[in-house]
Amino acid sequence: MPRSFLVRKPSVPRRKPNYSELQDSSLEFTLQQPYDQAHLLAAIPPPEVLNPTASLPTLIWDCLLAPHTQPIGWASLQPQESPQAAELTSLSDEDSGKGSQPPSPPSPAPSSFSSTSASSLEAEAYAAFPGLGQLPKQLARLSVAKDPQSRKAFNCKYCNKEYLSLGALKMHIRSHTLPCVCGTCGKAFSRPWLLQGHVRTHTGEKPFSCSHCSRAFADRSNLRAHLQTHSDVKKYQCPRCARTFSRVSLLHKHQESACSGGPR
DNA sequence: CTGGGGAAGGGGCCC
DNA sequence: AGGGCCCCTTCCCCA
Repeated sequence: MPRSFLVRKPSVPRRKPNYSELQDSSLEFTLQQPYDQAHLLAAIPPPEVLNPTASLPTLIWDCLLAPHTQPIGWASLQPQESPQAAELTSLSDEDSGKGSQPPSPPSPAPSSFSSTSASSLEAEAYAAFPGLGQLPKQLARLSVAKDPQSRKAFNCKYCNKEYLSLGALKMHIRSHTLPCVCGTCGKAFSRPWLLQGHVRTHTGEKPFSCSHCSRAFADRSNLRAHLQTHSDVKKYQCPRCARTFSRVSLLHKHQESACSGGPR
């Protein structure tokens, strides 16, 4: 089992704790270490995502390629801005930095949530992003969340992270308890589908096929990354030298080690 | 140094 | 409420 994800370089700050260690240890680790700012900055969606004419670092073709175009990251706009809300729900740096949400609109939009009525919010949202499909539900969540009195914080007993819903907390706790164990190698996972994906590494099953070539993948996200290799347009651009890359991780690597600022 | 594949983690949404 | 799935993201290795 040579995969490197089990043996990480000690010099690289770990983004996530080793939960399997955690399970039988005295829980000394903390999740409060500051999030890698370089990554955070690179991950922050620029206003240009909403304005394709501007630039850098920009998702050049999100709008062209993503058939599943999602609405803006409303979840990320939840009431962290309200002082009371911050007290109740402030998440760790890790959480605020690694969301898988699509780019959230640039500030100052978020700052208006604590003082804006849900109805005007909705009007603004529809005006800014016509065609958004899931707004009603999201706004319902916002309107509930914007009232600090109506919210409770659910804390993880293992790491003290706070969640707005019991369901979210339960989901998180699974990452500590790792209830899904691989019958082949004994590796444990937080969710059944993670285990399912892992089992494919044993069986060799690759249900996700590339429509452009003969390659197949065990993981849909990996197929998605692969599909970018068939495109002429590279998605991520370095703000300093304007080079483009197919993956954000390549851009990060480039920025951290190679980019001298000049065009290449 | 870059490009790409493999594996895994987490939050959110839908049913 | 819980399971399943989706999507995004990260990390590591190798060519």
